[in-house]
Amino acid sequence: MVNIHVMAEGNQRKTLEERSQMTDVERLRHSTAHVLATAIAKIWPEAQFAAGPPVENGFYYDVELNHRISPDDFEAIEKEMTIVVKENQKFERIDVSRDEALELAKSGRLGALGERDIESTFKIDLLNDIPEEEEISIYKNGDFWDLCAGPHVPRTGNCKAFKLMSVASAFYKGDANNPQLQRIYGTAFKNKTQLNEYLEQLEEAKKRDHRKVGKELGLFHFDESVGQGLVLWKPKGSIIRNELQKFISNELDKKGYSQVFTPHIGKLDLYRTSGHFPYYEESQFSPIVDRDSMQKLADEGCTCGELSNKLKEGETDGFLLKPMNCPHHIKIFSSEHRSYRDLPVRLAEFGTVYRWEKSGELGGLTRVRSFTQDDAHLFCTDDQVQDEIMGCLDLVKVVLNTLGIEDYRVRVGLRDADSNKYVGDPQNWDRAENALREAASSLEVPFTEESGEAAFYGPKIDFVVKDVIGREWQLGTVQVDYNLPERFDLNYIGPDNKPHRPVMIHRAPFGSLERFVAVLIEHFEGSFPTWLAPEQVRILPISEKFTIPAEERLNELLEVGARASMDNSAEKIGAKIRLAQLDKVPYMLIIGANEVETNTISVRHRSRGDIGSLSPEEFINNFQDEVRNRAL
RNA sequence: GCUCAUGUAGCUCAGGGGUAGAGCACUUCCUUGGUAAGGAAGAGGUCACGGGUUCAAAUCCCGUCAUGAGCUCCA
Repeated sequence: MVNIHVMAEGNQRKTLEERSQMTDVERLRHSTAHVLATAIAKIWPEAQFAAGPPVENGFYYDVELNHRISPDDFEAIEKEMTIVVKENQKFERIDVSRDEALELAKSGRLGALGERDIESTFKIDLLNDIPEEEEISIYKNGDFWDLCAGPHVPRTGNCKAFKLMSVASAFYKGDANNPQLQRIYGTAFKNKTQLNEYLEQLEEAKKRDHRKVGKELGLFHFDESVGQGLVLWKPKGSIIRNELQKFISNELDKKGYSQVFTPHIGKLDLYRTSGHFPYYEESQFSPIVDRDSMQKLADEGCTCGELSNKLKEGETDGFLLKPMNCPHHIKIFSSEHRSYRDLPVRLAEFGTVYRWEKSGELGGLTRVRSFTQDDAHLFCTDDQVQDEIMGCLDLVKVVLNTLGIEDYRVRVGLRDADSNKYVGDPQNWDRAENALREAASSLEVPFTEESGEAAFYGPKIDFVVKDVIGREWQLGTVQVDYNLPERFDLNYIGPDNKPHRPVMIHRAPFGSLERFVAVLIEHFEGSFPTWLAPEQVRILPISEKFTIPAEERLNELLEVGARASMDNSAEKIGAKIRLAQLDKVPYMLIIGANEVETNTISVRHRSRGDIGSLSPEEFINNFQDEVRNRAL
């Protein structure tokens, strides 16, 4: 099961059947892509077009062109598009033979307004990709002819509500070895009203962007001089992170996990054994070579290339910033003689790992170079795999339910039957895949099974959510691993008094705290539930006359562990409320003459507004209940 | 890493070859109030960094770094 979005963005050919299933709006968007191409061909007749499919919220067309299209060009392009729409050209389908199509492409006629003295290079290539048995068709609108299987709307006049969104680069057919094309993204709707609604939605979504909210609320900071993708958690963000850790840690204690601590680095040999080095060298920080070895190499006049080889071949030793926690945990497991009676062993750690992500991939808290996984490794027998997976999913469920996250999808990554790249006994794979499938169905959440999506070492379940701009991010994951126990020669003594190989399960219900916090910020729009809110209560004295009674209330709150503060500024109450609202503080307590006289506090909630007056004891009781229950 | 865009005060942004701008935030003073902005004054910048062109560069050019969108990648 692969969804349409993935199909459209991937570069696999759509089958005719899939094309016939195109929704009305997809058809419209695909047609608008042709209108875009027509406009570009008018302005730059030499443009070479590749593919122009509909995508989730619009369409794009890939074009090769010496002129660098920038957003400044959009106005002119849109103007030409409007003309094409106004001319209300008919989209006309013409079936042609392969030879006819090829001839047209060779005379530059495809993706163009007329014959040219250049070939339609990409169209020729695309033509060659069309299977023998498939019909070949040309679509014409006005003088613009294009190789296209369709379908299209009847006339260009149907494409009246569109907007060009952005320009980016894309490799032809998604292959980095192919030429880089300019990809122009646009969106289109049935009418202007729907288009405007969509654009407004986009604006609304941007307000929730965790990077924006995180800055406004002072949760985290990235500093140029610290480095790309390296998060500085500010005090308020650290509170959220700590609360999440306390929460999960508490759950781990209930579920029979043992929490451990391990260092952030390990010897290269460790990662040679695990296979991370040099197999995943590209995505790791370079090794740290110890001082003496470095000096010795320098004295020998060793070049960087030679050093790299020596490291790979194990002639020179060094340390690696850990890209994963598993090797360390494995060493804890293997540090003792294990009996089957000890299993499962569940080792958990909030483990910080380091990965050398390419600079262009980094962004906000969702993709960073140093992040902390709520990681654990379970060592169990084959018979225990099913139960352990269920236990892991229970934990993920508790986490997501507690935080009210419902908008996620579950992906079961299975092996590709035709491939032999997988390690481990096929029978065990079958069992593990069945166990994962069964576990996933027990979630009562839609899930997709995707073959070929397994890791080479075992099948997995991923929990995937979308961010405000519609990008998908993997959060929690549960993965079965047959590889590392083998590589590290792990064993336990079975009832038969013989050594047996344990199975490992990697799991992280949050994935990484960084990415998870990003998702939470966007989910709550910065208005965190009280138990997570960096500042839970703010006392607002009506005037400075009431500082002393207000301070008493503040101290009572601090006494019971509330994160509370007082706004004692010379502002009027309206201004103080406004500030507290902007800071998204859940509770505002107003103290003035009335409250002092009756020994009450007036409570205002950031979203429920004025709640009325309560006795201080009543408020504290309610507050503590809310925090204890992690109410949403 | 690649393509394009962006980088001006703590934040949001205007400006632009000839003395650096606004709003908010900040500091001080006045005001002491009742559920989303009371008033005044003040302070704050090597215009990301490094080169170049120029009598003169924040402005133009080149490079670097960082940010954003997309592509590729993602154990």
